[in-house]
Amino acid sequence: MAEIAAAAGVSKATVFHHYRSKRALYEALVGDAMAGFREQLVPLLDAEGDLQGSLREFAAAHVERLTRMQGTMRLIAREMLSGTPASSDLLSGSGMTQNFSLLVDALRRGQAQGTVRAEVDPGLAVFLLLSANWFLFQTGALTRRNPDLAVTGSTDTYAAELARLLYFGLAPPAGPGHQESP
Amino acid sequence: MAEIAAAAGVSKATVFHHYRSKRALYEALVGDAMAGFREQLVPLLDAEGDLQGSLREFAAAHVERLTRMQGTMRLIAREMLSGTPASSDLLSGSGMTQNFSLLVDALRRGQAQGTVRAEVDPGLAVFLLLSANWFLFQTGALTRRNPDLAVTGSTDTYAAELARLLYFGLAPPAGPGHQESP
DNA sequence: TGACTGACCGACCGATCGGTCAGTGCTAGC
DNA sequence: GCTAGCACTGACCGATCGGTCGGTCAGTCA
Repeated sequence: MAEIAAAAGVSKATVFHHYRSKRALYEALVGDAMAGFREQLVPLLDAEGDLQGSLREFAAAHVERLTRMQGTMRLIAREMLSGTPASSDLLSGSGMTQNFSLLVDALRRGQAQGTVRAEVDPGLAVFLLLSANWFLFQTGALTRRNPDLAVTGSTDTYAAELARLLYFGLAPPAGPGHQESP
Repeated sequence: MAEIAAAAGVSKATVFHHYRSKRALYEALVGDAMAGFREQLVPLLDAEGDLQGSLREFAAAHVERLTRMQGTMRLIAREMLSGTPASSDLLSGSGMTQNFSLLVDALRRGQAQGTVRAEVDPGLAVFLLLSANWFLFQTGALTRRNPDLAVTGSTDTYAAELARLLYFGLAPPAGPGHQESP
């Protein structure tokens, strides 16, 4: 709190004058972050047709945002880790669930249009996409050192490769068990 | 430290007698956890042929482990979030990178055998798999409330659906843009 | 028996940190 | 010009916590 006050150019007591407690300041911050994310999200959901491209664009934008808002994102991560009911309430009440639903709905529309395989669980797919970006953000210091993860070196190549992987999956073109010599 | 000492049935001073500092105790814990994970990992990597099944089994085992070792995993998560060079050194030096490589190698063998699509970046695929499980562990309190994520309700259905999604991807069978009426 | 070791302990310390409080100065409205 | 209200402040508080210190005690070995 002392650091925050200093950064804001006021005294610590003033911060407590405007925010009842550290927690209250914190909650305001998380709420703002979620709202900001939603604003950035909406224009990305209109894309028609090219699912792989949309995935790539979303991943790139998401990772960029996570990186830019490192500090806030760290706070949110800590909150998720705490595991207390209060933290669950804060996060789901702050609009996180709502943002999640926007993405799920977009995938469902894709399924209706035939651009997404019908058997896919849209919730799980969104979950998977978000988890990759979040994990990248959290392990950035490790992935950057790992030669097996050179693909995460640039946000753009990461986003492109991730989109490709999510889109096509791991299965070989002719189905499992099919051997072929190149 | 006081709590740990109490749980161990000794005084706090005794804990400091055995471990130079809180950090030292902490590092010992992380090292043990990584070694334990490796032990659990090895037998899962021998699977031949059925990639989707292997993915499912690994996901189930991993999530189960994360859940069982919640406390330690939370510590590791906090460490990743700290972002200091010391924490990167600790984590990569503790065998995390090594465990990661074991998985990547298994996927590479799959590619050599033709059970994994050749164009896939094996590092990224492993990264994606791990990230989903980790994210599930971290957001468990949120996912359990979300009707869009009912699939995460049981570890087994989660593992099965995740494996299916990773294996087949999001693309509709006949390729993008293909419309069909059911 | 006596020197030595290592596990163990209670009491204490210094620093940090969230939060409080009595008071100060500025400004809007009467 | 007076005052109510507001942003703001420095000084302070109580609790927590990592870590230290002087010392006890049981076992071991020469």
